[in-house]
Amino acid sequence: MLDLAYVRDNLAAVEEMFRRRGMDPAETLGGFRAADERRRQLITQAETVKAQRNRLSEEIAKLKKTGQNDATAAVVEQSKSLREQGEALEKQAGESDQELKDRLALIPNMLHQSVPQGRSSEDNVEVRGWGKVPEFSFPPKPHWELGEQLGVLDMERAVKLSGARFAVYWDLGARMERALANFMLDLHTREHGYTEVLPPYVVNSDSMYGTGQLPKFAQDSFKCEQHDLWLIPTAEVPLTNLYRGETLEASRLPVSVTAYTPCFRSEAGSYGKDVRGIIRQHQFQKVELVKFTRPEESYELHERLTHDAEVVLQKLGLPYRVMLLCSADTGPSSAKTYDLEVWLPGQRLYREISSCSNFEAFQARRANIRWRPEGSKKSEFVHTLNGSGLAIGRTWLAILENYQLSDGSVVVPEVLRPYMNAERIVQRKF
RNA sequence: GGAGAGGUGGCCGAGUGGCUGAAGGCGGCGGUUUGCUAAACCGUUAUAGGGUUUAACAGCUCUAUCGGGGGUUCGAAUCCCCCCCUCUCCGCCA
Repeated sequence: MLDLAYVRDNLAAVEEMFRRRGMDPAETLGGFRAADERRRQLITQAETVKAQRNRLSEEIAKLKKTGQNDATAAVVEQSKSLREQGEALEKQAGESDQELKDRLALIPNMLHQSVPQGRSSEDNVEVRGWGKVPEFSFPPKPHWELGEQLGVLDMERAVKLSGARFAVYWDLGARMERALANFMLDLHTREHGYTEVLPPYVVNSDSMYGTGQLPKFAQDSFKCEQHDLWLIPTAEVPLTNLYRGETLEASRLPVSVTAYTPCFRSEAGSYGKDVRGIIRQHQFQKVELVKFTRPEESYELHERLTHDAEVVLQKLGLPYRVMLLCSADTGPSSAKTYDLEVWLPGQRLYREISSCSNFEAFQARRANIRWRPEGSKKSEFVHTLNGSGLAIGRTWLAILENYQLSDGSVVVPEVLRPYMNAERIVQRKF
């Protein structure tokens, strides 16, 4: 959420941001100024009436003390009628305040100046690449063929258990998921300075609002029927909400946390996309990276967080490229986003495997996460950053496709061998 | 799930209908004293939103906030109802 006063004073810049994102500002911003005026007028009126009423109440107290009961009755009557007026005005003021807040919540984040102008993902800019796209002496297979043939990936039984878009991993397939999680967590905690956290996988609506999943994207998440609880769509939700409503000491910043969690996504509306394999699932596992920073260092730390995610791919020997998302492709909460895209030889394309964003104060304002600069009386909002480090399912399939041999077996990347106690994945029936 | 106790400012803790945004203490900040530190003493110390003012900060003023929501009342931290959370005991369970 943007600051109301900022939007009020920079309406032109906000409109320009809408256009840069390829969105029509009219619907959200139309009448913004008028609604803002109306809200403030109503608040002033309601508060004036309340102030009068408060004064009368004091008067009544004084009259009663001096025993002037006959005078009291008249004042009580006066105060009663003020009460009605005040309540009516307060209700109106509350409504217009809510209206303005609803509009404010729908305004996307301002874009960082370094975000390139664009109309779609076609216009994203490749910042750098790493690794050599491997050459195969045979036609490389996609992971769904490899996985099924090896017996490590079982889509059919997953349908029986849960339905479409779920997967069962067997044996070394399951063990490789676990190995990847341990490898990534060890790397980020030992070498990149993150603190490991194990959060709940189910959170309340306040948390979903805090990171912006609600109210707009409710249909993309799974909601528990009997409780005000949601399955987390990403660890970003519990991790960022750790400090909701808190003021952090300046000396503690930046705070860097990482967590391995399952992620649950309903993604209504994505049907027909990525139906093959395990690219898009209702449940997948992910190691998430989150940082809480001082505003002045958030962009520097955004670069570092992106690098932290890249190191995972480098150590695994998976070729990738770093894309700076253009204005139209940058998520509504984000001011700037890098996507890491891994090369998938079975499909001959690059696929997103991590998304690293700087939200500036957008989430912090909404979730009320503050810090107090040294020697300052006033607290300010922190900047929040997050990124996948990495999505485990997609890393898993990238390994299958990149490390496949002509006989359909898969070589285990060097760094995973201590975690897996295996060097090759060969065919087994289950 | 059942029974009981409780939730007040950064922290501890008083407050059962009116001058209580909230005593007192601790902590923090500023100052006086002082070889240094400590101690003592004095002062100060919530957040948000309106209005006013300013180049801006500040200031002044009003409103709201004592777990959350609703109600009673001229007036609620205080009385009533619902919900949430914490603690103790019982039940159940990994």
